[in-house]
Amino acid sequence: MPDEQNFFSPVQAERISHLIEAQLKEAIIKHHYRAGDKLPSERELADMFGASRSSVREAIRSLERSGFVVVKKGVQGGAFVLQKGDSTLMVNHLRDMMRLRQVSLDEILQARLIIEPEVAAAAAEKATPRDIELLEEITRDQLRGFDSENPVMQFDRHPRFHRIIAEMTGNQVFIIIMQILLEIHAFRMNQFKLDEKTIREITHQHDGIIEALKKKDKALAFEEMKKHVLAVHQMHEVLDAKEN
Amino acid sequence: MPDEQNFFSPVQAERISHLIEAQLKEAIIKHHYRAGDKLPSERELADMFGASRSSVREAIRSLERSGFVVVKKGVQGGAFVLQKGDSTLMVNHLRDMMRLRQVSLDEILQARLIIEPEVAAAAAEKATPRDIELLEEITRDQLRGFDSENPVMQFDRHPRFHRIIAEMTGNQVFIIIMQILLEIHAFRMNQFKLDEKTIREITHQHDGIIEALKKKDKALAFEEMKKHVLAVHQMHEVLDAKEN
DNA sequence: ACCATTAAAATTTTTAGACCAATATTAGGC
DNA sequence: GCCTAATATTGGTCTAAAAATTTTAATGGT
Repeated sequence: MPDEQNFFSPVQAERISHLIEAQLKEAIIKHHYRAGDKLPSERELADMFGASRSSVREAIRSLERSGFVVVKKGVQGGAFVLQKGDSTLMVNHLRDMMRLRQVSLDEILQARLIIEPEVAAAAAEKATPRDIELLEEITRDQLRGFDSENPVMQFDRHPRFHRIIAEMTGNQVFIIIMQILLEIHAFRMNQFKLDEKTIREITHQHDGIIEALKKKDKALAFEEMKKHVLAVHQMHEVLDAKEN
Repeated sequence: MPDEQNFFSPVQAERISHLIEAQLKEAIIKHHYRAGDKLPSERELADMFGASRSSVREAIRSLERSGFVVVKKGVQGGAFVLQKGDSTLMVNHLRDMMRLRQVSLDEILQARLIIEPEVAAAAAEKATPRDIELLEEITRDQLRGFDSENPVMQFDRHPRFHRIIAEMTGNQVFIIIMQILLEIHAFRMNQFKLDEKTIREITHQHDGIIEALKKKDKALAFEEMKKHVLAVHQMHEVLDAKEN
């Protein structure tokens, strides 16, 4: 019996939870469920798949961690389909992986320096008055935060400003990439103690960016954003020097 | 008893598996485990955390899906720590989320067009003879693939070429972003039937990129890569037109 | 001494069943 | 009509055990 390999292919026992997860995920991606639809309960699914509740649970848990469903407890609870998905959990995991790999601020800022000016330029094309309003409000809130008596989490709204600009482009790829970059950056940033004067200066640069977006001036938006990211970069270099 | 809210903070029953996962993940990130180290067995961990095996299992499974450990079965099996993590699983989930959100080829290529030329320029600075050799080998293999009698998965090695250029930069952020972009792109690409002539032309553009990298000419690498991505973009526009 | 086969052991994987906790609905009482 | 308590549903956790898998050890024949 020569060449058995040609007749047989390896039977590879994939985990049951993986098989279930794959089927559920495809059903969601193919829109067999609508926004907010509830998957059958764990017990029902176990019957449908002919598997145990544990295996079904594991599959659902994975979908939850990947941001395809949210799980609620109690009567009328269950796994609810998020039609557009929720990327925050995955972004958090990616951030932790970057922590594991000990990426430097330099690496993060090198990436932001390349990507964000282009994102700002793309956003300038599509800016709506509502967007501008939002950006102005955030910057105003940020600056007002300094005046309050308890300026905790001072730089809290900064990532939000940049995220909204990414969302303005309407490009899902930009949105997810910027979400990742901002999350990683925010974490590394928390390790430094920034002084108020520096933060205030940097926040004021937002005005220039907003102005460019309002005028739908792509080139100017590009330049203003580049200047802004560069300033953040230089601020960190100063801090790094202090640490050593 | 006024203002109870100031004295008490809500006790929020977080899932036990989350708490275990967080502790294990921190231990890995803080390098309390070395590369290839084995976590204690499920039963041991259950004892250590004072929880059930189910909860420990869920935590480990989560770490596995986030790429922090690999789990092996059998004697001498267990959860083994990956010191640098494995991003492929997470990238796959992100790809599926992009599928769910139905991102267009346009969005993907707009991002690649901005990022990849800069990546190529950064790679030019750091190119080693070994890198160049690898890139040449891949391109050679790709072209040879067309001549063989069974040219299945013709475009298989193309993403690899681009991934290696990202790795040449040494910038972890570029590496992960390019991994995501290439994975999403590869999936959307499989939906089209490309003719050999087009693929051959596009693959031959790799030569120009390699040449630029070899000369460590940043500007040229930038331009060659931009030309290349643009060509891919135009190829898709032609295909899109055909489809309609 | 060497090699192949077999048995044993450690570990994850899956299953089953029970009980707990949370929550929306429902029924009852005022 | 409103509040309250009971109830049913669903996910969350735990325990126990059987099944599968893989390495290691033992066995035995040559």
